[in-house]
Amino acid sequence: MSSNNPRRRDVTVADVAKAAQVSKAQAARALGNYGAVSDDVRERVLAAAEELAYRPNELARSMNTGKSHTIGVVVGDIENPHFGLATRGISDTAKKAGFNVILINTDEDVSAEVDAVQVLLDKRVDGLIVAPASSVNTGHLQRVQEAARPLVLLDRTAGGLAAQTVAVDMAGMAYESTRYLLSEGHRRIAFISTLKTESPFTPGMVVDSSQITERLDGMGRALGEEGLALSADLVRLNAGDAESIRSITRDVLLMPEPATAVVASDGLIALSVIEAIQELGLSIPGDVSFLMYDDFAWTRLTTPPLTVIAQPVYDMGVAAASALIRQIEGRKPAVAPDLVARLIKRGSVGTPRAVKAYT
Amino acid sequence: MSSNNPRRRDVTVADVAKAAQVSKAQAARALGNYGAVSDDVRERVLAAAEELAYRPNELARSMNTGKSHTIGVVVGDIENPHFGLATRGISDTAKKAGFNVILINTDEDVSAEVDAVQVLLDKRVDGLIVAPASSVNTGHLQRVQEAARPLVLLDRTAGGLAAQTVAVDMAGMAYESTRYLLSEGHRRIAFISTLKTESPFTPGMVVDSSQITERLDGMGRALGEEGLALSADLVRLNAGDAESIRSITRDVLLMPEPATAVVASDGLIALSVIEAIQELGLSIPGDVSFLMYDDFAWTRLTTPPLTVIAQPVYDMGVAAASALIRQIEGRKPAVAPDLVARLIKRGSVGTPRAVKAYT
DNA sequence: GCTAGGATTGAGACCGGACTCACATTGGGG
DNA sequence: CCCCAATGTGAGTCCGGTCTCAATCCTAGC
Repeated sequence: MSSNNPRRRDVTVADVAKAAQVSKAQAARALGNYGAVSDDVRERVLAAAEELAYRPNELARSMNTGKSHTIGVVVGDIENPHFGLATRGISDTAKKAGFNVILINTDEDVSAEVDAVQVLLDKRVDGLIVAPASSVNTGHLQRVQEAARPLVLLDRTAGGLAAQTVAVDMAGMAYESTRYLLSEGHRRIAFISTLKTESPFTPGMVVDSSQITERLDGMGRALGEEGLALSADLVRLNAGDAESIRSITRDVLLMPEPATAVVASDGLIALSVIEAIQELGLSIPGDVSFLMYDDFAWTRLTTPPLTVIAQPVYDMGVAAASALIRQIEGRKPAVAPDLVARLIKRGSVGTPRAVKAYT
Repeated sequence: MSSNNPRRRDVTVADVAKAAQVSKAQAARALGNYGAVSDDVRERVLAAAEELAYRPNELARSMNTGKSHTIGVVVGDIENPHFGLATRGISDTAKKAGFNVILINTDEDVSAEVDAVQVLLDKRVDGLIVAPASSVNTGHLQRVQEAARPLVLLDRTAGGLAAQTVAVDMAGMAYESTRYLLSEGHRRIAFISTLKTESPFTPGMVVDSSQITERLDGMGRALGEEGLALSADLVRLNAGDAESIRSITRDVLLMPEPATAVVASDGLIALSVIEAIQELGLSIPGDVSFLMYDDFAWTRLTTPPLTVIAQPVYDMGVAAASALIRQIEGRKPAVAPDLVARLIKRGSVGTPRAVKAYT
């Protein structure tokens, strides 16, 4: 029978050692399965541990091994299914390798990100996966590397940081998808993103996010081939809450020379854009074509189903976690798996009326 | 092996103390802002700390304060927006109160949950929020309470566990929504859930999840008032992957006396159910009515927009985290905020054809 | 029977902060 | 001018493990 003492302190190696009538060192060896321990001692110790329901204090263990078996993950918004899925990939992979995940949300706010990284560092996580809110403001990430902590970037690169980055080639994908829109006859293509910037978009401006930079680059290149260019009235950043997104959407669709196609930078924006389009009584793709980044299950259920740029988000999470864990364990970086985005043509992109009229 | 081991130890209080020419104790006091320290010493210590970029080791700190300022969150699936949002609520609240979140995914697997809880306990988290995969198998949760660790349950209750639980009254909501379906003339109402059970549903069986139990109770009560009852052919548990959900959907819609309304237990199931309905060439709500638990933004974008049972998921996360933190800080539990589910009637529920024929 | 050398074992030193305790210093009150 | 209380300060312990090191056992080999 077990002594049922409602004691407050947890059971420690010392307690187990006493119960097993051996020294703390021997108990620790038997428990930790290292060093030389006689069968007799091992048995007594394990029995005592079982009896007392001993559980090692991971904090103490971490403290002198220097390993916490924990990785920190810093993302902009777990509520966004994009990160939800990526987090799932990270978390599954981490668990398989015996690591835990501390998750911090930044709301895409750089100062929150700086705090998050600091907290994680203070907690001595073994490594970090960060989806940097800014590709410019990267001092805190630099510090991670100075502290010699493994770091992997997710989704976005960070300027001048020699950190491994897991992301798909967005410039190429943006180019390809823009060409597709052009080939359908679109000449006025709007791009709406929540990215916060100091001032409205102007051609050639440097933006804070590598993701958006790449997309704009790809888009610009494709446009250029047709003698067109990115313009301030169609590239709309700083889309904030749902209402502001709807208002921007109305804007680009009601201007004198309206957009005939709208590209939504992510799934969250897409929802509001589509609502706005429906509110205007416009039909997709009859009146306006629609394209969004990220592929979620629900995009197949709308009428029409949406044409999207699918990213292998889960796999990106897996890749980021594997890469980080390799770094932590001091193994050589593996060959990066091929992570490619795909353009999935469903029904939301069509030929604009103006062009149809000519044919 | 190469000598690539510069392993620079981090700066400790001792280092700061030396640099400031004071004792470790004094440095600790100045840094920790406790005890008595002369202005002169404080200044020197803080300057030295700044100079050396000293950062306290939270692990060490946790070790002898006994507080880790970390809470553990165990959910079935972060990929599911339901938990994504709840996690967001938890995480926002925790951050505000100075706590971090360690997140573990269980895939609704009880043994994974047992492991998760154990790991979190070993890591000495200050408290736990768990969405228990089973309301029956709760030994591991019992152990949390024995270890005197604060525990809050999310979404589901756990049998015979005196833990604070944050959930909405699902029985009432299920009753109300079923009455609504009945009032529209439905008599054959299917309910599809992924809940794993040993055997197919039979009336009166005890299921593992309090959520589902409540829903079935509420549904059963409403049906009973009309002289109807839950039946094995319409209550379908164990819906697994997308294909199995589609197959079950086809089943209930093609049986001799088919269901005229389908209720999906969550947003993930809903996607496959609707796909199956579309594949069968049936229209909503003309041929079959549809109702789902949880309200996501995309449910407004389908044609028709979906009628749903909305739960204040984010607020539930907030409530769970606040309750937990109150417990951790030893404060009295606050009055639980009113968390009620709402039936949002959009366009996916209508009168079945058979009934229409009579009118 | 005696000894070398591997197997065991216990004491105690860390890890990096928080905190106790005993020993200065000061300074205000009597 | 002395005494006591209120600071300041440093040495050292503790948290709960891991790990080093020297001492002790034990058994085979000669």
